[in-house]
Amino acid sequence: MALIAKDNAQKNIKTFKIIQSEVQSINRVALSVDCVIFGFDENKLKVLLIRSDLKKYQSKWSLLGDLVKPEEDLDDSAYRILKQRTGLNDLYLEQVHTFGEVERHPGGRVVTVAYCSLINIQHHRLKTLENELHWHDVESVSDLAFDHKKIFDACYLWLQKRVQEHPLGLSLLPNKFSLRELQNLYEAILNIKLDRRNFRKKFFAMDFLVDMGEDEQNVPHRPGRLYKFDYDKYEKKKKTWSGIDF
Amino acid sequence: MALIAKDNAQKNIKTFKIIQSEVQSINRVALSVDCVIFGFDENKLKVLLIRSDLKKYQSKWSLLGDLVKPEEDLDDSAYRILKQRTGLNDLYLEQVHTFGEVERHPGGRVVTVAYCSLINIQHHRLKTLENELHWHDVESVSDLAFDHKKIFDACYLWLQKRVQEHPLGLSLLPNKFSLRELQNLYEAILNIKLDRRNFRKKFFAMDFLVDMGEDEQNVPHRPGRLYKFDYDKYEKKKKTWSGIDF
DNA sequence: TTAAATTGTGTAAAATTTACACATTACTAA
DNA sequence: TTAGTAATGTGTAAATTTTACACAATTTAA
Repeated sequence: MALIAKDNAQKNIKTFKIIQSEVQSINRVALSVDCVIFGFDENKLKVLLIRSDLKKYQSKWSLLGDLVKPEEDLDDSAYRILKQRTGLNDLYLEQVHTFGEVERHPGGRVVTVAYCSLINIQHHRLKTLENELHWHDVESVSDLAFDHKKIFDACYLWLQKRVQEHPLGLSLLPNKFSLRELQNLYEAILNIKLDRRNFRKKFFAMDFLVDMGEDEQNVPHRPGRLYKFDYDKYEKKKKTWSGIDF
Repeated sequence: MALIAKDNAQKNIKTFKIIQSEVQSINRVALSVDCVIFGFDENKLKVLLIRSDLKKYQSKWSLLGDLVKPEEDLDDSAYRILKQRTGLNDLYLEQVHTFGEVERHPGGRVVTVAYCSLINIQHHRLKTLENELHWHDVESVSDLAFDHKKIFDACYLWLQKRVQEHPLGLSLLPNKFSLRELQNLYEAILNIKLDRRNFRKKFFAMDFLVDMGEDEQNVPHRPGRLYKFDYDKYEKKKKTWSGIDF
């Protein structure tokens, strides 16, 4: 695959195609998907981790990953793994980045594709053993197995950017939520304080919130109004939206 | 790798790790990189394509791709391929997305990682055969080999978004450029018309342009001032920049 | 019934974005 | 040499958006 003499057109062509024999064996690598699943609970942003059982990484936490099957679309893989781990299949799931350093996995060359998912913890009972699967505060995540800290960091940055471009942080909340809960979520994700009045103004202006006509229950103070997110309206507006201004 | 009985903890653990035997052979897939190289010339945004020589895709154009080597970091792969094709190694190169549909490549299962690069056509003589490698107007790109149109579309959208967040479109221009050239570039990338005065104002406010003290030459009208981009200043500002507001 | 906690609301000032016109410069052709 | 052509370079007023900020209303708990 060295650089070719210019006058040799035939040879040149060969370097630009992937021929079947090359795809066969020696050039293959293992491919995995790692899911970074964010949740929100107790006013904290959480991430779902599992305890690694590889000797080298004993007692470390890691992301939820698995190998992509040879006959399986990459996206399908991500949904399969998410479903296997959480039992859910109706979630927002998005590819973030692919990590392909040679030495990133001790079991051999494994290139991994990171996917992010947002779920609301309250509404989904995780169908796994509690001592193996655990929600961690994003603030206290450190020292994960493999290069999972790096992957997590990339996904967290992705999430922070994402919720500023699109109001999808909403999928982290229960179906009905108060504006306080929504603001808490944004403050937790972005790790900043926001002005309450301006935050409301901004969200109402977006016009994606539907007044449920109900108030919060069992709060030791004046209850807040409950809203839900209008996904249909959001999808429609998204189309007529070029993104950022210029 | 099927779903496991909940009460079998030992078995359960196995599904959460990637063990060495699994990495060995049957689970591997071929991995490639495809480079989407944008350039700017004659006031048009261009993309570098090569004529495919696979029978099935005869006479179609395709992106510059190659297989990732088993002992090669993914990013290194992208730079290697870019260098092989263009002779350049000092370029901005960024991973955009990974495409992993089972049937996307006729030679077998090949998952491909798309990388984008921006070069200025004037300054780099491509060291390849002219009839095989060609700059295409992005407007007229269609009917590429494999799923390359889909990959190209994703990269073009990525570029449009990218230049609105960071003024990196500049790397598509010669070292010295006039504001008119800069504006033409942005208009070509975003496919919109911009107000000249406001465009200037915006760019001068960013404070990344250095006045070269020279004017354009050989233009049939009043020559414009020439500027260069201050990469160092840009890098410094980038750090103290959270991105988009909230 | 009073205190504590939190919701809900509006406005004025500041900052940013937009729309827009004319004098200047250099080249070209008569 | 001069007039026409084609583009550069510049400022401001209006509109819009963002920011900062305070007080009355509602509910629970004591």
